[in-house]
Amino acid sequence: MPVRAWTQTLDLALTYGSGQQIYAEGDRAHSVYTVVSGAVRTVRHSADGRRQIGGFYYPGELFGLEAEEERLFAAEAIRPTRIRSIRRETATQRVIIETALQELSRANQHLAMLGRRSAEEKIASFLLDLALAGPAHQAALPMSRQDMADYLGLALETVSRVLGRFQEEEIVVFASCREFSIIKRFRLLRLASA
Amino acid sequence: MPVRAWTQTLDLALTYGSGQQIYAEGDRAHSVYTVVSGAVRTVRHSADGRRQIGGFYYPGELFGLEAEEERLFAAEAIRPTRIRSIRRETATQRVIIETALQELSRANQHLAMLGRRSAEEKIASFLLDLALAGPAHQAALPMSRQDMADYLGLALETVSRVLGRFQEEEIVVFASCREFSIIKRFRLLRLASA
DNA sequence: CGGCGGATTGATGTACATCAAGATATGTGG
DNA sequence: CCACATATCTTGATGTACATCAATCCGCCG
Repeated sequence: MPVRAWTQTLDLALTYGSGQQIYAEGDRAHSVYTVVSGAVRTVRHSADGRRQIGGFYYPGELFGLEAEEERLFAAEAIRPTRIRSIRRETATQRVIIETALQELSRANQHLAMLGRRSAEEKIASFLLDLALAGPAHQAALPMSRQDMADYLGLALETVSRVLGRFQEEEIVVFASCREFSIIKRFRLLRLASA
Repeated sequence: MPVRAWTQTLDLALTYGSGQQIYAEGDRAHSVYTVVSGAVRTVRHSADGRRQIGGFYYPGELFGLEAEEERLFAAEAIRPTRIRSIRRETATQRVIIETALQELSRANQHLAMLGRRSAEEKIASFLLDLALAGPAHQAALPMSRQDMADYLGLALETVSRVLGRFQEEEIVVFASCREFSIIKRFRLLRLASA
């Protein structure tokens, strides 16, 4: 990613603790950010307190580009996290385009995930996505069950139950509740794309 | 929209009939398009035949920008439609950025619509969005109930029933089944953002 | 006028939410 | 390092919003 070269030289590194807010809904969107270490979620709250998660971001990824002047989503560190900021004026058009297209792709993936799919399908795809990022058949799950639920449009109990079922059938194994490996990848693939 | 100037001078106008495909899933994404007249939907099919609609596009809007080389969504005319194409090489960075940010915003709106909201909330927001585009309190509904359903992640019967209920309560009135006006805007707003 | 795709309406089933306890993990101060 | 406190996760019982299945109705075009 050629973006790296810029982020190294520009602006400052910042550190956030677990759950700490990086920016809020309604803030002016003057910067974009790269995750150096840790993990970030973008979040939006509706009037009655329901939460929608826009996406999760891992080291090397850019987040915080929004179309509007005012942010629709807030960003929060999921765990201790270091990021670097790039003011929008200093960002090249190239960086903006790349980020925008990347975000677009991400949003479309997410859309496909939410529309008219069963809890099992959603969770299966989610696990496969996570596993892609990490090394072969072994992945970390940095976010809470609640985060997963809010990302997938489910109740957290449903997430827990489906994960339970997947374990029963030995499709995946959880070392801890935040770390898993996929045993029957083909079954998971079939569940995901049903 | 400064984009107009370009689209006037470049490339050719094309005409499509109702339901006709403009491009298919998997096609190379070498162009973006502007709607001249009519209306367009972007569509994606899952293995088992379920359909997800990515968005609807009306005159003056740009569609067809995708992050990947191969298109994830197909595009179809909803009714007789004229469009103009712009090859990606000829498009300015400015056009690309504008489109990308616009699409991003659209996708995020759509995401907010799909996550953990009731049928009533979804349909209320949808109607309000449509009404925004048109003149005061009177709007056309160019797409079928099935299209609405696939956009909102609902069954078409549910869409029909909720629209029925809205009419009973005189929140909206349908002149024909493709044209409506909003009577009790404030109630609709409350339903939408509950 | 007759036929056909789209829309409405009704009866029934089910996947998932919600409510409610417990069990496990995580962290803090003694 | 342990004991307590608090957050997170799991598991169970019950309710409900929406899907599904199945007619019937309506508007549109030949």
